[in-house]
Amino acid sequence: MNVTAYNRPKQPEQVRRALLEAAVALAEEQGLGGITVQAVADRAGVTKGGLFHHFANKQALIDAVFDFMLEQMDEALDRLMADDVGEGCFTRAYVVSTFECCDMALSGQALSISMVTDPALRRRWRDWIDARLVRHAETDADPGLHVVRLAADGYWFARVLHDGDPGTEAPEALQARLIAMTRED
Amino acid sequence: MNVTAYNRPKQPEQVRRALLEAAVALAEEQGLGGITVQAVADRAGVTKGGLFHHFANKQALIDAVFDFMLEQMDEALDRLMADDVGEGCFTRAYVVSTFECCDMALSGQALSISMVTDPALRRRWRDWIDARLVRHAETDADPGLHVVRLAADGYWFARVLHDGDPGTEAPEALQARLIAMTRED
DNA sequence: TGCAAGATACCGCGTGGTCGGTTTGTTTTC
DNA sequence: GAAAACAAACCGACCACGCGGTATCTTGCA
Repeated sequence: MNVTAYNRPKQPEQVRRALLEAAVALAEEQGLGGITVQAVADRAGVTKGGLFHHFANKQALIDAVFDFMLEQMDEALDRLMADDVGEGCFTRAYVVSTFECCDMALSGQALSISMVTDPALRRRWRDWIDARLVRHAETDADPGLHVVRLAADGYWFARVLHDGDPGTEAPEALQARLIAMTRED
Repeated sequence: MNVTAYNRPKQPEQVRRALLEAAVALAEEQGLGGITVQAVADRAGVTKGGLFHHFANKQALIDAVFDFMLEQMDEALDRLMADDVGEGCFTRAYVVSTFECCDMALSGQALSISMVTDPALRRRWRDWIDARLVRHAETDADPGLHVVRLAADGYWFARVLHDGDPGTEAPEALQARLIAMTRED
């Protein structure tokens, strides 16, 4: 007989995690629209019924995925700021993590872009980024730094548009330029 | 008897236009996912059958909307470049038109962002912007100008995220700063 | 009179979601 | 310390609905 999640030792944590990762993978491949309840369940090796046991509805699933992402971002930023202090340290971490996120086809990306479709997710993202900004107000409030962060966003956006193809210009040079702008006030 | 589009003077051009504008409006309010054939038809005061008479299928509708948008952008850019020449003129026009587009809740916006979901649209946008860039290669190839354009993109993106709310910082100051960066190489 | 514009009715399908049943774990009871 | 009782995990079949799309008919216009 087939061993399914039905008659297998119950592992709610793992299944829940599998569902989240399946959703992220699908979002990367096909955008937010690719997240269909059936597809997520299939990919996680669970049935729809099983999925709805863990998440009340589809929106709850997406919210959870979003939380998952924000946590990862927080971790990345904190890690990068560990060995950097003083004026502009957050902006530098922001730039580096943005470029990193582009180079390796890391999580989120297609997801965090399609989120703009959903006003609720848009609001949550806004709150998150605003919170981080006030947290580093003392070191990163300078308008010049603001421009640098905006440029990083723009670069990330361009990369998403170009399906990850860096195009003619070298990313390293641009990144170095932005980092340099961080130190000259 | 009720006057419907059934027994009303035929005005194919106007109806077609109404359908396009309805699609744009829906996209702004609910994202690309909000563009459903039924909703667009309803909003334009036409039935689904009428819509499908003008556009072979939904994709054709969306493509037409996209064309509509690109035309408007081209017009805006050319208009702004009419009284500006020399190094960085295109970048300045780009910055100004980006900020304009944010202030008035002009067309596109939510649409042009949700387009990232669709690989085909993404490709078309990429081709359009690349074409404009090579066209102004002589005046706007400088890496510093590239950073400025990226920052403009980032600002536009931030505004979309914040639902048009400019937040704490003054847009005018930022715009002036970016324009200034255009002239100091 | 013929053709374009538009209406009306309908179809197949995929979707999110529900529901009752089955299996596995854990706790209570004697 | 087993067995009974309960709760949690999960399945699988099903439903209602909205979607994109088609086919056919009616009306206005040249």
